[in-house]
Amino acid sequence: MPSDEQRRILHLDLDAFFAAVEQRDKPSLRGRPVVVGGLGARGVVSTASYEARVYGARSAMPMHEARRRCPAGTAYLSGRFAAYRKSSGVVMGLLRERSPLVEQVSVDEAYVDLAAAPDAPGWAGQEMEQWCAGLLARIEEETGGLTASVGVATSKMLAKLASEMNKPAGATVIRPGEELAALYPLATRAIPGIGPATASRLHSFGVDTVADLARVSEADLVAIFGQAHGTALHRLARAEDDRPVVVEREAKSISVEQTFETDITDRAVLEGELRQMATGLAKRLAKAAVFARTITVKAREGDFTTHTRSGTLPFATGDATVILREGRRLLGSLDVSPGLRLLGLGVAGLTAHAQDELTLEGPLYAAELPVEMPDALGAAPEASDIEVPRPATGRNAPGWRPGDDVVHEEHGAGWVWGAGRGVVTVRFEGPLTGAGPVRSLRYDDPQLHPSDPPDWRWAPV
DNA sequence: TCTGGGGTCCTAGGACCC
DNA sequence: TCTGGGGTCCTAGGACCC
Repeated sequence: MPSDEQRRILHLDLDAFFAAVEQRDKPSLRGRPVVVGGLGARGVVSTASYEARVYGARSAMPMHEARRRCPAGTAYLSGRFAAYRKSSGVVMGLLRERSPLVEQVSVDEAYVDLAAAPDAPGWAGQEMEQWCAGLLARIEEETGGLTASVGVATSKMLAKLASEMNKPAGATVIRPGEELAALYPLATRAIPGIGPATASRLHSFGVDTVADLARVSEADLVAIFGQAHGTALHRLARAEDDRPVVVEREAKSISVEQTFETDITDRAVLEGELRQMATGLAKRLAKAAVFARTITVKAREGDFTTHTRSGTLPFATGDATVILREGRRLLGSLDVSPGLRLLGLGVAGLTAHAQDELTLEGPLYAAELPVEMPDALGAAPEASDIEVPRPATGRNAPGWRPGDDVVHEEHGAGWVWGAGRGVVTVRFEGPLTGAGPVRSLRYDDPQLHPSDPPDWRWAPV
């Protein structure tokens, strides 16, 4: 392990990523405010373009608040994750060309350990800045104009903070010895791990900047925030952060949840939702080739009060029926009479080899319980038995969602501008065209089809 | 019409075992 | 039999991140 002083960690963050992909693929939206997120009554903003941020739209803001703030002409889109994954993959590929030690944190964020990058420069002169500028230029080229910001420093935390200092499209280097000068002036909230609750408690003690925090003793921080969080705060405030770049992480849990347009009190409806969720989870378990022992149900009431109930099976399962049966049992222990705004189902205690897990369980279970219990119980009502007033947002919303890619046999490729009253409005344009015309079509126009995300690169000759 | 969805980690208390 | 510990597993809730 190289010493902290020698490490060169790069953090990359794609700028307003979802909105930037939309503006690339939809020329008529370039230079205009764009907000991507849930469009239902209870939706929140995923990403606001820089033009929308001028009006105060922000990630995690309720969508109705963003609509209140942004002017007419703002585009509200529901998000095209296939398109985001495609561009993300190109960027991550460019990073992996430079170093095998790439930790992808999310679709738009990654750390790179430059110790394993053969052509990455050292700290002397302006070489690091130039190398980063070269990387950003390549990203713009290969993604059709998306910009990223990067930071390079001696630790993950400082690299991440550096990448935020010159957004968008900036490269910031914090050299060995410069760490505290960069860190101390920042608000405590800038430190990853200090959220609203911790920042507010710190503020109540008169601690507002990292410099203030660095003056608090470790014993006091542990007394206030507990062992783990207290010692972590003490270290991070001193720029002590030796967390390694981890290329692959194994998932520890898998979950789904659904917020309803209106609160639901009907258990039959909730169990219908649970059934769909269990089916989806079983598919994801199978795809990951893992089995789960612990099942968790999450229920959120209208006032946001949230309860969870979990149960651990004596064996690991990947069977939707087993997951559903346990989920129904757990839901049964919760009072749903106040009405639920959200229902979730998750699995944890994942093991790659259920058989090994059984062996560990000892002779009793190993002998008596098969890995995946075929379940003859079938007690859950069929979804079709239940009157389901399609309560869901997003995934279950039928029809054309604003922003979706479509292709029309006569008019070509475009995207859904809006839909309603039997009519769908499509703008026919793509990343390689100019702003295109809008046409209103019948909702069930047989020549109109959903489409894959458009390619922003010129087709090979 | 306040507040998504998918995760991680930590804490505290109780059960249970030695 | 006068209140001991430690360790592990499990559960519910909460903070935080993107």
